[in-house]
Order: sequence, then C-alpha cells, then structure tokens
Amino acid sequence: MPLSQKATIHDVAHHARVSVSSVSRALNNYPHVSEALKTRVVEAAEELDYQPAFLAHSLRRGETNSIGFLVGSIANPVISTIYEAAAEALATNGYAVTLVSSRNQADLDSACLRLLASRQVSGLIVSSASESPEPARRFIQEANIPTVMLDRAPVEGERVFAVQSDHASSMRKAVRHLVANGHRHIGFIGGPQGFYPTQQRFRAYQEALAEAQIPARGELIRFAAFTEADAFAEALLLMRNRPLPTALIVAGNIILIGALGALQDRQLAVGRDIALVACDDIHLTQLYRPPVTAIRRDLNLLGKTAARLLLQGIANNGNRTDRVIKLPTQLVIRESSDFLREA
Amino acid sequence: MPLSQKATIHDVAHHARVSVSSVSRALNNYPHVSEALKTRVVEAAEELDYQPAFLAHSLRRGETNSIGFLVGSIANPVISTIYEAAAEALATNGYAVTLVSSRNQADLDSACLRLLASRQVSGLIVSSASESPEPARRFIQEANIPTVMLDRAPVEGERVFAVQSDHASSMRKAVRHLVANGHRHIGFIGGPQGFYPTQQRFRAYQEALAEAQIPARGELIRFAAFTEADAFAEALLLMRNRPLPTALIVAGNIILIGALGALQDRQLAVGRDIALVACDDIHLTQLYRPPVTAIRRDLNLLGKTAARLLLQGIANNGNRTDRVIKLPTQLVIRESSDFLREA
DNA sequence: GTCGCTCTTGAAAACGTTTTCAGCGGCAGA
DNA sequence: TCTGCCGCTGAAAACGTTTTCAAGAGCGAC
Repeated sequence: MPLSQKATIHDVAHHARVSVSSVSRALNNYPHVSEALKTRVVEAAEELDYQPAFLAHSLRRGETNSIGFLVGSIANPVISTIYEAAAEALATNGYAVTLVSSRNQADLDSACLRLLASRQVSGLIVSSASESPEPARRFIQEANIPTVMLDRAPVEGERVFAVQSDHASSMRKAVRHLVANGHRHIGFIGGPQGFYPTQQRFRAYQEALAEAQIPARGELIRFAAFTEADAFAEALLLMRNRPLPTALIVAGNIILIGALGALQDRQLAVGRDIALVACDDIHLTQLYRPPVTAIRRDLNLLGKTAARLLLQGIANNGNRTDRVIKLPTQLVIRESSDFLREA
Repeated sequence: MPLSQKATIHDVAHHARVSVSSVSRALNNYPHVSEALKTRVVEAAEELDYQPAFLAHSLRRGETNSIGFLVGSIANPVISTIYEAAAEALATNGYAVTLVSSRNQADLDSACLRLLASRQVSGLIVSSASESPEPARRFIQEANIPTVMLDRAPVEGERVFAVQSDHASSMRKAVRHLVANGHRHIGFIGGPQGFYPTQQRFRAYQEALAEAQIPARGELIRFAAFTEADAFAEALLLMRNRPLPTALIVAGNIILIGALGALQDRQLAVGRDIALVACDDIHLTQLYRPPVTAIRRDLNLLGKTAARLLLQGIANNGNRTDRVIKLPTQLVIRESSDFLREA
C-alpha cells in the first residue's frame, strides 16, 4: 500500500496499537521487546511502507551518516577514480557522500569545507588543490571532524589522518632511468608550487639530479596551473631554452595533455627527439603512440584505504594506529623513454 | 571566540537577552523586527560564531536543500565533467549534492535512488546506466521528487524533466560523411543495448545506412558492456568478419579506448586501413595520432541546463514550460576518417 | 474612555525521531 | 506478606530549529 504521504512512526504506532517508543525499540532491535509486539510492529511498518525520516533520526542521533568529500576537480580522471572507490566503500558501510568541488580555485576550498561542516557531516575526505592551503588546514584543525587528507600534506590534529602515494621513490627511479639512458638535460613541468604531490615529485627530481651530479638548469623547470592551456603554454616556454632538454617529466595528467600538445606543436617526436615520463598512468599514456612511460599507482586501493581510515577514525575516537599511510607507486617504462640518447 | 561546542540558537538568545523566536526572526530577516533587537542578535550570533544546525533547520522546514545525483560511473570523464558543471550551478543556488554511483550494475540504480529518496533530497538528477532501467523509472514516477533525466529516456511524471543531446543528427552526418568517402562496410560498436544514448545513435546509424541504400551487415554491429576489456573483446570479434569493415563507429569513450587497443592489436592503421569515428570528443581523440573524428557536445551546457531545469522544477511546482530539452551536437571531422577509400 | 489596529516580542507548538524516566505485573527470596 | 528485581511498555523529554498563537504597548478614531 504505497501512500502518497509518507508514513511516520506515529502512524505505525497507531496502526499496530502500541506506543511510538515501542515502535522505535522494535525496529531498532533493542532488547526487552516481546516477540509479539515486535512482529506486530514489523508488519504494520511493512504495510505502511514506513521509512524512518532521515532528518529526525539524524537530529536526535546527532549523526548524519554522511561524509563530505572535497576535491579540486572531479573532472580529473584520477580524482574521479579514487572517489568512486572510496564512495563504494563508504556506501557499503551505510554512509552517503556529498561531493563538493572547489574547481581548483585558490580560496574556495575553505568555504567548501565550511559548507560541509555546516551540513554536519560525520567525516571528511579532503583532496582539494589550493595553491595556498593554510586557511583550509587551520579550519580542519579546529573543526574537530574526523578527516582524511588524501594525497595531501598531513595536518596536525587529534582526528586527522592521511593517505598518500609514494611519489618520491618512483620519481627518483624515473630520473635515474633517464640519466642511465644518457640524458643530462631533463625538463620538469609540475602543477602549482603549493600543490603537495608536485612538491614531493619536484623534490625527488632535484635529489636524483644531485645524486647523479647533474647541475640543475632552473630554466627547464616550470609550474603550471591546473588547465591544459596553461600546461601547454608552460611547455612551450620550456622548449624555448637552448640547449633543448632531451627528456621531459610531466607531473600530472592535465600537464601531460598540455605538454603532448606542445610537443606536437613543436614537431618534436616523443621517443626519438625527446624522452617523456608522465606521473599518472591514465589511458592516454597506454594508447598514445609511442606509449608513454608513467608512474602507476593503485587508485582503487588509495580510495579504499582513505575510506577505511576515515571509518576507523569515526569509530575509535582515540585509538589511532596509523596516522599516515603511504602507498607504493611503480615506474612503468614504455617506448616514450626507453631508448638511448645518441651522444 | 570559536567555541569547541557549537552554539545553539538558545545560546544566542540567552547572550542577547531575547527569546529564541526573536533570534530566528532576526537572523532570517523577517518583517516586524526592531532595528535594536536585530543588531543585538546579529552581534551575539557573530560573537558566538553561531551557525544554524542544518538538521534541525531542515527538519522544521521540510527541505534539505540538497540534490541527489545518480550516475552509472563517475570515473567516466564525460559524466564527471557534466557533474562538475551541474554541481557548480546547484551550489551557487545553495544546494549541496550527494553523489552516488551505481557502478553500472544493472539492478543497483533502483536501490541507489531509494537511498537518495530516504535522505529526503529536494531533487534528483539521474544519469545512471542500467541495462534494464524499468524499476528505476517506476520508482521515479512514484516518488514525486522533482527529477531531471540527464541524457536518458524521459519518464512520464508531473515533476520529471529531461535534458538530452541530439546524438542522432550528428550520427547521421557521420555515416553520410563515411559513405561520401567511399565506405560501404561500416562497423558499429555501442554500449549496452538498453542504454539510451546507444539506442539513439544506433537507430540513426541504421537510418543513415538505409538512406544510402547500403544493406546492413548485422555481424558488423556489436554492443559492449561499460568496460574497456569488453569493448576490446567486442572490437576483436567484430574484426573477425570478412570482408573487413573499412570504417568503424564507436559509441562512447570507454568503447573508444577498447576499440583503439583492438585496432592496434590487429595492426590496423587508423586513418589509412580503417576510418574511425568516436562519439565523445575527449582529450584522447584530439591527441591521438591521427586525431580522431568525433561528435562533440557542450558538456558544460548540458550540466548547467540540467541544474537550471531542476531548480525550476523545484521552485514552480507546476509551471512546466519545457519538459524535455534537446541540445545540439556537432561532428568534428579529423584525420582518422578524412580520407577517401580507395576503390 | 473604549475600540481596533499595528508593531513588536515571548511562550509554546510543531517537525519525527530516540532516549530517559517511570510504572506495572510477575516472580524469587527473605 | 513484603521487598527487590527484571522484563516489558507507555508517557514525556530531548534534539535545534521555525512557525503559530497570544499578548502587551502604542496610538489614532470615535
């Protein structure tokens, strides 16, 4: 009997000729409820197609069972893949997730967090990409909401956790790989300088260059905003310098797209004129001709781990085993870089 | 003075020495509130950093100001781009959106809708991709929640709207383009047969073939699930047939990825051995060598329009001007198909 | 002086749950 | 028989708002 108006717990109580409190107890499997009453209530609830009102339930319980997820841009395929994995894990645990995107705008993420907090979310997963993340970080510290920083700098706080990818180790491998193939002029295009993964990758790039005793050429290092157009422009600027770099590392999938466009524009043949290493192993890297060397990571695992950590953080208020988890990455060498530079 | 415990309206009332009802009226800009009282309340609220409790507010108001967004998979870059546009428009109107993905699982979307409805969302945007969408459609009809079907079959219902892309017209153009270049064996790989855009595209494909008086070869038509692996397999199967198709239309970005892999596997040179037309103009189509002819649409507009339609549907309970809006698409011809087939 | 109207404010009801408190009947132990 | 406990149930409080109802004050019109 599907009602047009939703049935409340009072209707069920009336229909089963018991009190509202008994209905609540019966449906929530509380102890001290007689079998007879329970079956009567369950039947009545079924007949009226009773669904507890979420708002009233949450208000009383003080718990929304929903998670706020803040991203820089969900249109980024890496982020959306991670999101899907995390959301699935959260959904199977009874949480719904409200997703908000700061659209990579520097000062918006703090407002987005405030919005999510005002929605009284039970937990937060933060993967925004602000250039200057300080206000957001402060807010997270003060809000006292269980939070997982996803591939971002950890934040001090009782209930704040972090899941990261080990960008550095694969980046060092990538540089060593290029050096071993005879490259000494290795360009680097990153995302914004304040962006955590870019920082990690850039530092590793510098360390590996130093380790190989290759003097860094500052003019071969550029940082782009999160748009293909900007990445394209920065790549063109980078290519103005002489001697030309013989290898290029692009730190991010948007950057890769812009850089590929620029290389095509300059008529530089990837895998022959210039070696290319990307930092996200998206479809493009595998389908491009020649296939592009890339740093791969298990995005599914990343999302699932973030969800698990957050759920733990929500449950065990204090028991913090791992505050920050670092997941492995691996360098997948393909034709774009797998050739010896002619001397 | 940021409190660790959140301030309630009672605290503000006490602090300003007025009643709770006055606080509510003052902060919500109700008429008949004296200036003196108003400023006193505003000051107190500011001092206590008072934020109205979302749950209580919504419970009383009977309005959550949140939108449920159901997708087949947010990892699909087309969907995530549409989502971002829609979510932005909704956010600027004060709505938060909770995103749930049915992960392209046939029977999950109905459950997802039920979940969203139980969260008492103010509106729904539905772009799931079930093979058999009937239960979900019935639910939407009965739920009486303002709903926008996004690039999906319209649903009868007082408060149900639809935004679509005009897949058919560009698909006809694509077939004519191929025919004009001398192709008579044109393969087609779509998504699942129950999937609305695939249906539209397939019908247009058939119509255009008939119009050119080209007999359809059923063995050149295949439908794949929403995975690259399946698209890859279907493409390989398609390529078993003799005579080989000289042109291939792939209806969807996941399909494109699988098909490109299969063509590479078979060592068929796109743009020479075989002409290729894709149905989503993603980065890959532009960066691939040769660039791939594709049907382009304004994803941003699609998302924005869906948001606008939904907001209208929520506001004017009855005034339904346009029930279904169809947005244009355009065929972008690139090297993958822009050559004459040798006779 | 009384009526009626408007402006302003507070008390209390309402939203739909969960949880606390209290009461009742039965039953074991003294 | 009385006391105390336990199992079960209902009444009512509570969650934090918004909205309704009522009432006091001020004031002009009769």
